[in-house]
Amino acid sequence: MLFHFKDKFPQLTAYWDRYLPLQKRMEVPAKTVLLEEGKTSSNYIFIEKGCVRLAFNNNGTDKTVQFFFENEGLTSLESFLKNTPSLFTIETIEPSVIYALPKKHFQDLMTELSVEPGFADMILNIFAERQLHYMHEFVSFIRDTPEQRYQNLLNERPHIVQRVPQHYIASYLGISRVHLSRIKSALARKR
Amino acid sequence: MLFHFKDKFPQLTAYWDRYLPLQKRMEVPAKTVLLEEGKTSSNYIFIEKGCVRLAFNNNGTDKTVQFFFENEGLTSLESFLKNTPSLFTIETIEPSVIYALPKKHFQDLMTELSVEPGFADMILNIFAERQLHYMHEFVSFIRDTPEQRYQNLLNERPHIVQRVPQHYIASYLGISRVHLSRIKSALARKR
DNA sequence: TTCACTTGGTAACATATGTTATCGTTTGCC
DNA sequence: GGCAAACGATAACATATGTTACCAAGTGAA
Repeated sequence: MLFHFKDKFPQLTAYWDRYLPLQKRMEVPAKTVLLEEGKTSSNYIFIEKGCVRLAFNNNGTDKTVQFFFENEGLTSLESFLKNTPSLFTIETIEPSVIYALPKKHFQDLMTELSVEPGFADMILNIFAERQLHYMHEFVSFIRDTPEQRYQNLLNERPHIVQRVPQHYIASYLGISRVHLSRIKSALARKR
Repeated sequence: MLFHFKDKFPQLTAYWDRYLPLQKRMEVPAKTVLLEEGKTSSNYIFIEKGCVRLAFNNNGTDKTVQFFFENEGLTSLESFLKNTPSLFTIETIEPSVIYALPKKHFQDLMTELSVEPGFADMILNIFAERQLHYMHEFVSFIRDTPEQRYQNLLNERPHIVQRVPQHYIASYLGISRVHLSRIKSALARKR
């Protein structure tokens, strides 16, 4: 849920405790599909342990859009907000422990929260951050070569490179797995 | 301002009328720099007439991130929200008529608006849309070839292709202007 | 252990894309 | 009108990247 912003917005803590029982806790193996492409997203997912990817299928080839780890939350946003078929699949990469908050309770929470002072500011902050994140990704695509993009990943989010299989990373970078392999060996030779 | 959402959120209209006098109206020629990379963004810009781009300089090469047209608003968001040096330049493409709302008044407006019923919902909607926009751009990069991306532009936002010089579009698509020219002639041959 | 599956590396070749240079046209300005 | 700058097309060549195929190591389940 929004609860991954607990640290930044302490007023959320009380809500977290109260909404905890409404969430469904699940322990799932790797490669478990939590939301299937084409179905409507009806849960907000919070990751207690493990790692998850947001992906889609393009003419039989699998493409990864984003990776999520412990204490992060996600959903297929457009589907969740607009009740439309999800363009994306949500799938675990490692065996994971996740909490699912049904949409109905999510909406209740939003209603409750909206009277909280500073709520608008909080929403603005949270969404601005996400927007800036995607915008930076976009800028990286038009500015950097794939090799530079891989180096950025290594420098800024090394946990992704460490925990995620390489072919997922390749599709996330927008290149083939063969080319990512080439990039890695080129970098190794440079040192 | 947020006023480009007037149609979607009619409750904004009264505020628009009241804040209009606080905005600075400017008629500027093409290629006018409205915000320079490295300076702090202190205005929210609304376009009455003309067209504007958000861009940055990368080792001497100019890259365009986004295009804006009549009845759209923009700022260098990160700079505007966090008072940091802007990573981007804002520059007119055509001779334009723009309104600039100083940050101080923007903040006043937000404070006033926050008591308005449905405000949180409005903010969430606006930012969700922007987030989805950038996310779709990202997805397009990892899914489509440059040729497909150009066709998407032609189909979904033909006004951009019609009004914007080609080399800006090339950098926006993440390719060289020579390659965009090749793509165009390849498409022409196909028909 | 064995077996199937996943993961990651590499080679060879095909294709896509960048770079540089040149040319003709258009546009804006004096 | 004339000049400089912007714009867009194209060619030739260099480099980056995709595709297909093959191999080796690691992993997990029966």
